[in-house]
Amino acid sequence: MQLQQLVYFLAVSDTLHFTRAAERVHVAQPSLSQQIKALERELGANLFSRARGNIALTDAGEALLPLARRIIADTETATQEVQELVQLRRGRVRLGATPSLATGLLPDVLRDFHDRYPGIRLVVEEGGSRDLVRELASGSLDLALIVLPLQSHDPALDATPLLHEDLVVVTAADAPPPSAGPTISVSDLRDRPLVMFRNGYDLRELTVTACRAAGFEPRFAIEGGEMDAVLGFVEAGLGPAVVPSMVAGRRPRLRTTPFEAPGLQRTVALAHRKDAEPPRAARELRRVLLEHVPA
Amino acid sequence: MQLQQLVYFLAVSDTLHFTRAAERVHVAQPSLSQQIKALERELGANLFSRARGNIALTDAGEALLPLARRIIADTETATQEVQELVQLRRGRVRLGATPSLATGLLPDVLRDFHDRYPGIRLVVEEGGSRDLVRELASGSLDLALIVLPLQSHDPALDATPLLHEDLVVVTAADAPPPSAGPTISVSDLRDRPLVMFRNGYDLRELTVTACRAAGFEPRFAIEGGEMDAVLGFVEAGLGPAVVPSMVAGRRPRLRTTPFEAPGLQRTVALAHRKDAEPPRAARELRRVLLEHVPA
DNA sequence: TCGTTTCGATAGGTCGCGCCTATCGTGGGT
DNA sequence: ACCCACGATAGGCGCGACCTATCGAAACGA
Repeated sequence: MQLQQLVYFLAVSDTLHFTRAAERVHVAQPSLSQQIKALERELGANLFSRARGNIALTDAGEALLPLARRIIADTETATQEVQELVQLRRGRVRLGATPSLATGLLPDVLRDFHDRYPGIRLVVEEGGSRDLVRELASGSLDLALIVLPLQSHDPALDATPLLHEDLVVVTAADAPPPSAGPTISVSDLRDRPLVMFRNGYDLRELTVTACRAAGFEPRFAIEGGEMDAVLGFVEAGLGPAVVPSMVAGRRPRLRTTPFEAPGLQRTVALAHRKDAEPPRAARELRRVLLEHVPA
Repeated sequence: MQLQQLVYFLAVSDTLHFTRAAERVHVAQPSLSQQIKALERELGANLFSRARGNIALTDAGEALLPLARRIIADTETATQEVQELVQLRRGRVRLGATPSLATGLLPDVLRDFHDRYPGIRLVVEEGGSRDLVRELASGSLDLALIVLPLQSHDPALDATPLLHEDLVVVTAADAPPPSAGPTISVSDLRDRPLVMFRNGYDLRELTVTACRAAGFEPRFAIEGGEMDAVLGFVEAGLGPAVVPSMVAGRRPRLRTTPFEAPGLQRTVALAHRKDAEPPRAARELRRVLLEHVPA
């Protein structure tokens, strides 16, 4: 049985006329007759009674008709469904991001993407870079915004650097400045209990690593919070915290003090598996994201 | 899109392994790869992500999968449905018969047919030959047992003679014999009021025609009855009747007197339209009927 | 009654395509 | 660093789907 044969069968069923059916399906009449006959031979039953000028469905034809209609309709639905995915009218992207990026960079990008492709469902997952990398590898995320360098460098991942961010020290605006000058050094944080993120935040590891490089073990005034909570603790005067400058700038009740040169930076990258082509919608989101970066 | 391609697609979806999928569908691996690729090209989207040793469905593949399953299932259902019809597991035969044949010949035949094909619905329609012929022509009957010759000889009908029946005169067993000898002639019925069937019975027309051929118009003691009623009236002594010998033989309270040579006969035939092949079940009933005739 | 027309079936030939075998290329495992 | 597993590619072959031309039968009108 072939889809063509079913199409021909439906054409004859509709017109009850071989010659006109052949025209409808843009084929010569003998070809259509042959294919109908081939179908009948395969099924072992005549589908039409060929009384001269009075073509009619046999009982076997009646039995086949509704199924043939459904089959052909399904093939059309199938191509259409796939086309909608291809044309980004439907679909889903699962995007992972670190919390600071989810609140800083993503809103504008996702707004733009959603305006362009309103049919695409966006699923955002917040987490530390290590968690995100694991989920990328397992296939439960399509894309992730992570912080370089990766501790667990997975060769199956492709990471494109997006932007360098300066880290700054934030303190309560109504407290005395954390240092004498306009900048601060890492060693100035010695003996100053920090407000620290929960485990899993890249910022935590980056900060701790920097302190150890400066020769001391940082102390924590309070730890375990998410980004919002940490900033709130700092505003309340519980201590300073090290955060990306982008986040700090949006809080009027925080005082921002940059590190002295060369300062502390982190590199944000967009990562995806390189062993499998991501879904079309994910590639498009990647493009839109990269497009937003220079701005 | 081709059904084969969908079958191959399902095989790969199930096994997630091109080589094993190829084995399952009994085709060489390159052929399967080619067909999958052709399908992908036609749809404009990859269906599988070919990560080494980790074949997986893409989003397009996920979208296609349920429809492909349904399409293939439908094709199997379709062949099966038609096979059931072909094998006479389901179906219907609409059979017309004159009343005498419906009570005389049909019970045994239909019993036999129904035992062989319990799934076939039998619809019996009783009526005069002319009515039956009209219904055959209009397509509301598949087969009909009629009496030859046909008044309205329809060239679109094919009538196969089944059997010749002798007509006899029946009288009440406890009444004096209708004639002096062992036989009777048509003219002996002159002035003997007959028990006569209702209009529409071929027997009525046959009897009246025979009387007129013998030079007289028959008189009726009572008329309008069906076969059973007519025989009952005769048993009650209301008068003689002309009936097929087959019917007369089963009533002990009736005396049967054959006509003198050449007697009266009627020819029963099985008719069907010859411009369209009858349904399979009807052809089979025809076969069974013809098989019963010699007995 | 006999053309004439209509329409499905048949005949014969051509070309595309689906299948094959053989081989390549590459990533993963030992 | 080798080999092995496995999907992709190359090249060739044969079937079958399509074409045009024609047949044959039925239905119509003159």
